[in-house]
Amino acid sequence: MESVLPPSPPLAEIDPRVTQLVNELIGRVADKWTMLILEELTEGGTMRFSAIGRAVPGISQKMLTQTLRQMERDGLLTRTVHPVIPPRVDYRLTDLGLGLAEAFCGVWQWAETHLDRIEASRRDFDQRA
Amino acid sequence: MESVLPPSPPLAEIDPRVTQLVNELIGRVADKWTMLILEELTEGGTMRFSAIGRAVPGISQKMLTQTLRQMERDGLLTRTVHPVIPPRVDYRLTDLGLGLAEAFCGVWQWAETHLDRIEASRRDFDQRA
DNA sequence: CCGCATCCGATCAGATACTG
DNA sequence: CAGTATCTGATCGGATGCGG
Repeated sequence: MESVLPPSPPLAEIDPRVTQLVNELIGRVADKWTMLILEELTEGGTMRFSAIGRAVPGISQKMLTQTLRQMERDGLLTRTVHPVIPPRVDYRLTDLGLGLAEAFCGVWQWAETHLDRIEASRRDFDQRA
Repeated sequence: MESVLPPSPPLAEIDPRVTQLVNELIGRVADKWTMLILEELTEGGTMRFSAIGRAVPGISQKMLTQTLRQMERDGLLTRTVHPVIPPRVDYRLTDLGLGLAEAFCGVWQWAETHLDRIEASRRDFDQRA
């Protein structure tokens, strides 16, 4: 199997700096919290800060804020502050964010599908060791 | 757009522990080095330890060993030790590993495609701040 | 050649306390 | 409600040195 990865010019011809950037990008975008938030917002449409916090299992307020900021910075979502008291801030995925969610769909399904097999493999490995 | 993510039962019905596991799995599998190694082995077929090290830009020997071990533990690749002197160890993706690479293909392409847009978004954001 | 063990600085992430 | 600021333990990751 050859061209499973990208349109795939031979690897040697890919500019290492692009690889670097793509990789860094994926590294952050594939981040634990980013993925969960992405998932919630895909389902939920527009959501408030606290709603996302409640929807994402064990996230701390700090990580929620931080991750949302990064996603906003990357253009994955919009942040709308309503000047009311008490404050209300809405988050909503952009087209870019929705596209990313879609791209991740394959990985998510893969993980879900092969989870058992992987856990089995781990038990096996740990036993032999 | 509703069911971009999985076969998608309403989120409330997903077992949180499965979410947890899938997430953890993705977190590690989407790891910087794991992805690069996955890519190299997809292209290269069977490769020696040192060959992978050379192919992956800035990886340290420690991280290479560590990442390869984790991938082996997860059943993503096989590790074959040839009892010769000097030692020779071959690594090769399993079907599981190849499947993962394929699943990541979409994300990779997405990242490559939208890299410019994201960088622009970041410059924008940083300027306003 | 392949890999393990150790040390150490850097970064991450939770808990807590405080503000408009 | 939606943050910011600070402290602290945990983890990551590179560098170095040694061993089969």
